[in-house]
Amino acid sequence: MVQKTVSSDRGAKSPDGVAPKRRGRPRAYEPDVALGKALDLFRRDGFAATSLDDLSAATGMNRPSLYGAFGDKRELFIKTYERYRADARAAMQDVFKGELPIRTRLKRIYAVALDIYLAGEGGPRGCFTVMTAGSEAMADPDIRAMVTEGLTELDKAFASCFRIAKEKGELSGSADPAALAQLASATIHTIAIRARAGAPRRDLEAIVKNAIDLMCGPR
Amino acid sequence: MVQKTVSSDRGAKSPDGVAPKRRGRPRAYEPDVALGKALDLFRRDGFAATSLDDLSAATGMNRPSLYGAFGDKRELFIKTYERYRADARAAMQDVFKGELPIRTRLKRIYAVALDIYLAGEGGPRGCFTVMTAGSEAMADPDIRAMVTEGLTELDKAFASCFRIAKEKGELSGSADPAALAQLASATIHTIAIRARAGAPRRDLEAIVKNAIDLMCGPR
DNA sequence: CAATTTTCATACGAGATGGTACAAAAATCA
DNA sequence: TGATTTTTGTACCATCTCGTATGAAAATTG
Repeated sequence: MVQKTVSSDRGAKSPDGVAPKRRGRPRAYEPDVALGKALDLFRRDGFAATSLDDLSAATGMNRPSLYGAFGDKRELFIKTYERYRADARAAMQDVFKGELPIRTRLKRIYAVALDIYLAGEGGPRGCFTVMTAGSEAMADPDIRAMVTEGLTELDKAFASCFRIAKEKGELSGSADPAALAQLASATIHTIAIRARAGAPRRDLEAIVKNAIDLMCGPR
Repeated sequence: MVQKTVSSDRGAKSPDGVAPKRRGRPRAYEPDVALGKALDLFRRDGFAATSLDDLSAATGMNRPSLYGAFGDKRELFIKTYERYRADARAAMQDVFKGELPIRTRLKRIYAVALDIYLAGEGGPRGCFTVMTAGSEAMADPDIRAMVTEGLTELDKAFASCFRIAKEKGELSGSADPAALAQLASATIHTIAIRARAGAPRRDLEAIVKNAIDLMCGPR
């Protein structure tokens, strides 16, 4: 079938942020908050164990509306993952871009990460990237690519931190920023996993502290 | 209902390893190999995305036989996880119990781990403990307990390695075996995740090498 | 061989699942 | 007001899912 007209982004807000007049019956939901609810469900139960009925109940949207707004279940999952990444990036970017000393910087990064991983009523949600690597990534190449991108984005952000710290003389001249970054990511991964397994925040903070000491030298 | 007789472990082999005469129609499958096939499926797709039809096809057992031999889907999953742990323990124990120098010991442990994580036709399977932490562990307390046990077992095994190495003078006197062990486990976790995401073995080996250098000191 | 025991194989049933058809509802436009 | 557009809500469908009932099959026992 030939596409007759471009979709002409109807949903977009007008430049000054005021919602333009829309033609038909108004939506009974806000797409952003609905996507947030869906994300929370997928993070808790995973893709396969989350049914459209669950999603419908959580978002307050009935099935056809869900489909119309986000596409089928897989497309919705992908959109929630993008949303998760955007949220995490937003929560992290201040710390990553700042010019703090490396130790306090790492401390803050891990504190934010723990907030994300331990949040959620009914139990800690862990890291969505790690969860998705463990489930859908193998069978679905598109999702796998997104996961890989998520992993390398974190590696690069850490590497940039260590590179700057090295330039500022905070690390020994023999320090390898890329190698340290992989270890910093490994620490993220291990606390994400242990959070899902129920480890208390205290334990995870101890792991973080030890890792920082090893990466930056004690004291 | 009252249990009339103890099950009198009919399935057990006689002391000298010869199968005793069994009363009814003989089984058309070997429980051990069937469990191995089920494990492979669960590792690939996870609990929720693996159907009894899939399991039936892979094991060659029809549904009632599956149920009779292993119980319902959840019980089967638990048994496959125990099998996975037993296999991993068997593959590791020589290296963990041996008296090699710490660096070669770590190298071999990670080599075995990579063999396990990268195996599987149709893609690398990763670590079943990590996968299960990301999926069933949150909702199912029994499974969560098993996962926690799996994580701590690894921590302890690594800690024992580092303790011995410290006693032998291979590590500095200020080295903390428990802290190093957590980092060693973190390295296991990160390569398990990255394996599922499709990272090539070469990359994972580089991560391992860097981690070992950081834990034991370079060279 | 007949009785007993155990497993196999088919088939079924109740419910969940993902997706969609269709008409009513609620807004704008002319 | 009447036509048009868009979303909602109900109901439905085909398929899959887990688990089980039932009788035939294959072995041992006496």
